[in-house]
Amino acid sequence: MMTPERTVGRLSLYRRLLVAMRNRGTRHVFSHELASAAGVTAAQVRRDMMTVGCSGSPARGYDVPELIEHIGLFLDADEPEAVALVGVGNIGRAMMAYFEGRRPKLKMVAAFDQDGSKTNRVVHGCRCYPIEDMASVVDDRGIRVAMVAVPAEAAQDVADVLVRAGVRGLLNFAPVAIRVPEHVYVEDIDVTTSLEKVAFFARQKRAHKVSVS
Amino acid sequence: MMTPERTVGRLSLYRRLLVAMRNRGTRHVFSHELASAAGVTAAQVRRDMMTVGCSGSPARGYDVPELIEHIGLFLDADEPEAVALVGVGNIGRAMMAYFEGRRPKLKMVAAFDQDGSKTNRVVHGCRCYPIEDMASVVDDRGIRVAMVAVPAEAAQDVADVLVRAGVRGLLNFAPVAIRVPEHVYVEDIDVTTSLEKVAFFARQKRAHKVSVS
DNA sequence: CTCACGCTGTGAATCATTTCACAAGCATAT
DNA sequence: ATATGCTTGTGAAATGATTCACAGCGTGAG
Repeated sequence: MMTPERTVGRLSLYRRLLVAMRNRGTRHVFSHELASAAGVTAAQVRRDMMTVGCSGSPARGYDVPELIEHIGLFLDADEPEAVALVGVGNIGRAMMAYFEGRRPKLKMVAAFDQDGSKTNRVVHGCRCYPIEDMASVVDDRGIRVAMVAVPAEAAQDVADVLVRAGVRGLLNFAPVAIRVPEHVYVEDIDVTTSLEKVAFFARQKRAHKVSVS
Repeated sequence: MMTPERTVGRLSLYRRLLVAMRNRGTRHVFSHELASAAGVTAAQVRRDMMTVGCSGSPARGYDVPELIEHIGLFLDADEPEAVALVGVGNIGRAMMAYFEGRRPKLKMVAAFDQDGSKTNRVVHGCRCYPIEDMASVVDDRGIRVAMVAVPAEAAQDVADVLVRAGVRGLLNFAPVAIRVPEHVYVEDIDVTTSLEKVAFFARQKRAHKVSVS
């Protein structure tokens, strides 16, 4: 029973929406309310709730704190997960700033860069090491998750070192496909592709609009 | 005949890989070579080539320059597309730096921010305006594509203004679902969700590994 | 107490996407 | 000139994800 990738993504979104609701004092939520907030269908929400194994009442819907708890049990590791960052360029620094104190279960504990002027400092609460230390630091600290924010040419080499040092999951910002062994998971964030998609469909929709009218 | 979202994303990736190949002097490419570079199957590549309507020879494979040309004809607008950026924070600035001179067909022409200290300057070749000018500048310049890199609370309001000003496609970095009219396309980049997915599957794979051995 | 309503949980159906599998084609070696 | 061993292009099958549709239930109204 392998959970679909899409489902995991939605659960992460649900959780953030639910936390926001709880902070506003909401105690219960119906599938169609959460669906509307997440931009999906009610049936989809109920299906997803099945996979985290938690149920609601026909009268009140789902209990918000309970849902948050169960999604956490499903998504999170028992211990906070240490995350490494490779590449302290524009995107790397933006990620450091973004994740600072945002998700306590995912802590950026080490950054690596080739450029000596960026290393041996602490940026956004995260120590920067020279790239040569990557394998040893990742190995020593038992880091399993890493973000790759280096130029395209360097991405494969960096990934190879990380995987050999024990990393099992990569978040890749480089605009290339990284080749990894079967037991490693890679998620790509490719902003060029994303922006080209947006531009393409923006045009399509316009065309479609015209053809309909 | 609506092109699937996934296909458009892959075409964008193929194009970059093909440009890199051409720069290395490669003239022809087989579907399995491109597939391997892109991390997909050969059949997938051939299917995708069908949608751009361009064919290869059984002996030589596909002609690289011709493929680049045809993908461009399919993906790109005739004129370079003007892109707006809303939110000149960490992520916004990283995007400005990233896109500077990268894709000539997608030009960031205007940025907007609430913070007066960031506006009325030119950063990475892109002029920053106060947020109040957003509607008029977007309307005047006929901007159809925008990137939203503001805090979650502000994202919906920003999107509403952009859509009213004529934007048809949004690239959303805020970790919320944005509600837009049917004729507007939204692509979300949610780094929190992506990182949580990576952490989740990194753990899964480990577990799976253990259960197999 | 009983009814009616609106919700949940879920098997089955639908819809979308990917992969299979193979006919047809072209260059090269014989 | 022909056989061989690759390839492409593409219907058909398989796989994967989403939505439908409805039985079952708990609550509040009468």
